[in-house]
Amino acid sequence: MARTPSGSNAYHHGDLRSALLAAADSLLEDRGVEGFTLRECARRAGVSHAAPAHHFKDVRGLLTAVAAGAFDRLTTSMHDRKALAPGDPLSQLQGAGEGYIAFALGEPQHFYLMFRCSVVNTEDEALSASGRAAFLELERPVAALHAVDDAMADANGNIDAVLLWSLVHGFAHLYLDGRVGRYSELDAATLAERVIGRTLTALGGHLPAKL
Amino acid sequence: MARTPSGSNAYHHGDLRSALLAAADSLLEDRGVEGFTLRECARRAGVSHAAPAHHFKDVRGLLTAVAAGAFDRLTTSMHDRKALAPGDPLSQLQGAGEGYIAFALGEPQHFYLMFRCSVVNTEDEALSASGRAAFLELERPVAALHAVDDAMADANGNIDAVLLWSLVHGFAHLYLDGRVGRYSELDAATLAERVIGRTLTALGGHLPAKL
DNA sequence: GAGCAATCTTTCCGTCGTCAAGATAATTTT
DNA sequence: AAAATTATCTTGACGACGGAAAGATTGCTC
Repeated sequence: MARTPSGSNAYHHGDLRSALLAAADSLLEDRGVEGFTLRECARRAGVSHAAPAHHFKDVRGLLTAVAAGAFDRLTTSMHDRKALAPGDPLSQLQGAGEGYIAFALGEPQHFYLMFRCSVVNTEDEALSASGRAAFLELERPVAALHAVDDAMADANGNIDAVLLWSLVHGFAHLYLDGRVGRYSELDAATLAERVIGRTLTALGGHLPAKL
Repeated sequence: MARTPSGSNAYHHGDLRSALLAAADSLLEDRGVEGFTLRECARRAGVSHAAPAHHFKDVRGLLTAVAAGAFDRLTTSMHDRKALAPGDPLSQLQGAGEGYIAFALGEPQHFYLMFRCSVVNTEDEALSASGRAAFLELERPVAALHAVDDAMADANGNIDAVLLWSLVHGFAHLYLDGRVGRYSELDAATLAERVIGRTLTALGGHLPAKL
C-alpha cells in the first residue's frame, strides 16, 4: 500500500487519488474555478487525462472532494480562533466569525468553490457532512448566547444564527470582489473585526424587549 | 434604422445586439452561468455562432453587458421598495435591503453572474457605473441615518454600510444555496424581513455610547 | 502461477470559444 | 445613380475541453 517507492512507475501511481487532490488544490488556487480543467489537473499529477475517472466519477466529483476538504479547513479556522478567545458566547461568536472570514481571505478560490453548487455535487455525503460541521462552529455559540438569555432565544429563534452567518458570508464575498476595500483604509481583518464587533455589541445590547 | 420589417433577412438582422442580450438573459436563466454557452446563445437568436463577435468582443463582453443590465434591475428593485416604505432612514434601509434580496431571489442566475468577477469584465465602464448606482441605493439611507445621529456617524464611519450590505448579500447567497431554508418554516421574504429588521432595530437601539 | 480486478493509456467523439476568410447588405462617396 | 467603402453575418478551421470506449499493464487472490 501507500506509494510505490519504485520511482516513476508508468502504471499504478500508488496514491493517485491524493496526488490528484493536491494537484487540484494548487490548480484551483492558480486558475480559479472558471480556469480549472480536468486535463490540466491530470497533467500536474503527471498522468493521462483519463486517469482521474478511476478515482473520481468526473470533474464534478473531483471538485466535490476538494470542496469537502476546504470545508474541513474552514471548520478548523473557526475552531482555532474560538480557542484563542474568551469563553463567553459573544467572544466565541466574534472568534468564529473572524475565523470564517480569515479562511475565505486566505483561500479565496476554495471559498468560491464551496458555494458554487452548480459545480459541485451537493448530494455528496462527505461534502454535506463537512458543510454541516463548519456551520455548527457558528451555530453553537449562538445557541450558547441564547441559553444565557432565554428571552432572546424565545423572541428570535434561530434568526441570529442566520443573521451572523449571512454577515460573515456576505462580507467575505464582497471583500474578495474588491467591493468594500475602497470604503476604508483598514485592512481586511481589522474591518471584519469591527463589522462583526459592531453587530455583536448591538445584538448583545439588545437583549430585552425592543421587538 | 431599428429593425428591418422585411421578415427574415439572413443578413443584417437589424437589432442583433438586443436580440443577443435577450437570448443571453433567457439562456442564463435556464442554464445558469456554468451552462451558459456563446454558441447556444447565438442559436437562440437564430444566428451563426460567430455573429456575436461583431457586437461583443467575446463571451465575457456579452456577459458583462448582461450583468450591467441586471445591476440596473437591482437598483430598480431597491428603489421601488424604498418608495413604498416610510421616509425615516431605518424604514428606508429596511426597504432597500428587502429589495436587494427580492431581486436576488427573483433572478438568482443573474445575481450569481453579477458577482462572478472572473466571468465578467470588471473594468467595463457601463458595468461599474451600474454597480455603483445599485450600491448607492443602500448607502444613501445609511448616510441619512448617520446624519440624524452624529455620534453614530463619528463612531462608526462607513462601517454600517458595509455591515448591511454584507448582511443582505450573504443572506441572498446562502438562501439561494439552500443553506438557510431548513432553519425555518418561514418563506424567504419573511425570513429576510426579520433578519434585516432585527439587525436594524439592534443598530438603531444602539445609538449612544456602548463602544 | 493462473485468473481476475484494478489502474492507467490511447484513441475517438461531440462541443466549446475564437480566428480568418468570404459573402452580403447598408451607407457613404463621388 | 453608380461605385466604393464599411458594417454585418456565414462558413470553415483550429486547439482545448470533458467524457466514453477499448486496449495495455500491474497488483491481488486463490
